[in-house]
Amino acid sequence: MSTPCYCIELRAAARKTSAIYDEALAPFGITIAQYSLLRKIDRAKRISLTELASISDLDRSTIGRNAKVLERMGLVQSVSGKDQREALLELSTMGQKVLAESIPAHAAAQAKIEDHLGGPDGAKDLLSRLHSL
Amino acid sequence: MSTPCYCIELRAAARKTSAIYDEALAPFGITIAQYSLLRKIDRAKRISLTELASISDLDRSTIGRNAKVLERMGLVQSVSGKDQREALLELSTMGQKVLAESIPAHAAAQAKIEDHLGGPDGAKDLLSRLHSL
DNA sequence: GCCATATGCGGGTATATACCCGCTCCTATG
DNA sequence: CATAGGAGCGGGTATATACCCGCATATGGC
Repeated sequence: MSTPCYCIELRAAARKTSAIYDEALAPFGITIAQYSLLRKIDRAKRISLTELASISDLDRSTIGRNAKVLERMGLVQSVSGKDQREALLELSTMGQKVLAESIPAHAAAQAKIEDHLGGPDGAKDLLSRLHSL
Repeated sequence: MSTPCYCIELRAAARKTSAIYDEALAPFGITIAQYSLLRKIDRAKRISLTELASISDLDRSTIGRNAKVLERMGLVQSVSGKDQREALLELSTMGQKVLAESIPAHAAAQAKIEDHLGGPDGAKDLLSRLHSL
């Protein structure tokens, strides 16, 4: 057997864990990707698409489309800042509520994954390897 | 700082490595996901969508759509087996050629990733952690 | 103050991915 | 041998993601 493809293995792992988190978050009607965005917007209070894309390490147009979904869901609203080009995102009241409610579910998923990895040390090790990529 | 989300980190790592492999494979007009499918079809000689989905750990409908792209590209052809429901995939002559040509590029990407991970040991370690997920 | 350039976004297009529904075809049970 | 249940697929719909192009706005050099 030759060495497996690191990329394919990573993609599979990402899909698998995403399914676990998505299932945990399903009762709140959001996915792990959406949860992550809500969290980042919440932390920033107000953030532009470009900035959010930057801290998320995602393409700006991707963020734009994902944000549009959150807006349609009523979890996020877009306000304009001084720079008329900018669309600043912030959580709606419902967005704050949904985020707060889903945090425990996310924590449970985190614990589950950590458990699979043999505890905090194994998890830390995985993260460190991922970061060296 | 609280613990980062394992899922988000995995997704980011998968995106990042995918970009590296995609770039390496771009001269041959295929993505890493397509390369992986071509490789699996090649190994099996002939394989059904359901079976391919099974070994790929992907949804059958996903495989069906991805295979359709490969067919449109002329890299794969679908033949029907004894069971009339089955659509057996096999590489076309061009598919074999493209796969053969892109193998070195893929190997180069593998080496690059392995390098990031501090050599074969680090890479093996990452794979082992991913597999325990 | 004006224009060249840079910045911020939206939209088009394409792949990757999943879930669900419905159709077709196969197979085992009575 | 007929039919019920199961297996294999396609297609609808939706999110996630990236790249490129074009439009609007800001800004800096003159």
